[in-house]
Amino acid sequence: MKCTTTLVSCTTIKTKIGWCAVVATEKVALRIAIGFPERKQLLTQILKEFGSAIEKNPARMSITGEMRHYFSGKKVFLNCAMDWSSLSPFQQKVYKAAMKVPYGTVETYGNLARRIGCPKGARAVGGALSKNPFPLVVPCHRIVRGDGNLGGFSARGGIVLKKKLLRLERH
DNA sequence: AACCCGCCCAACT
DNA sequence: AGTTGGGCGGGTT
Repeated sequence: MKCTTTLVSCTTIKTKIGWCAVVATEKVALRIAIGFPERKQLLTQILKEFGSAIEKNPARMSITGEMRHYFSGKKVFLNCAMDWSSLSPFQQKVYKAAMKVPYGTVETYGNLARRIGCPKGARAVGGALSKNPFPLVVPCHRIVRGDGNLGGFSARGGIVLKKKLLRLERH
């Protein structure tokens, strides 16, 4: 999405799994980043993706508050308005299906592929999830391998973070 | 038209 | 238990 004139803000929060950020316009989230050990690294990453379009003053979306609740162990359904305009149709299908996986449960790549009418697309599902710009809201950490292993996780904390999130939800 | 993958399954050591 | 090899679909260059 090209939004040269749109005001883009960035809110950062410190959580038990590291620094997180919500990048958003006034109404719509553009990107969520999670699991950075240092705030500086997080900001560097955001700057790399969005350049100087970022407004310093955070105009926080309600999702940041909901994320705090989530990390405090509350069973919350994280959702917010997101800009999906630059995502492929396949990615959108995968993310929509992933959002139906309830808190505290897991689903396999293969089953998710089947649910979107693409029975042999498990691998493609993994590829789509690896590019998930909205971790937590699109709960890609709840999608695991068919053989019982966790599979991968491309957000900052990698597989360790995936495990932490699932453990948090299991309590 | 190649490659790369957060996969899967069966068939082995 | 781990390791292979073929097949798979979407995305990127």
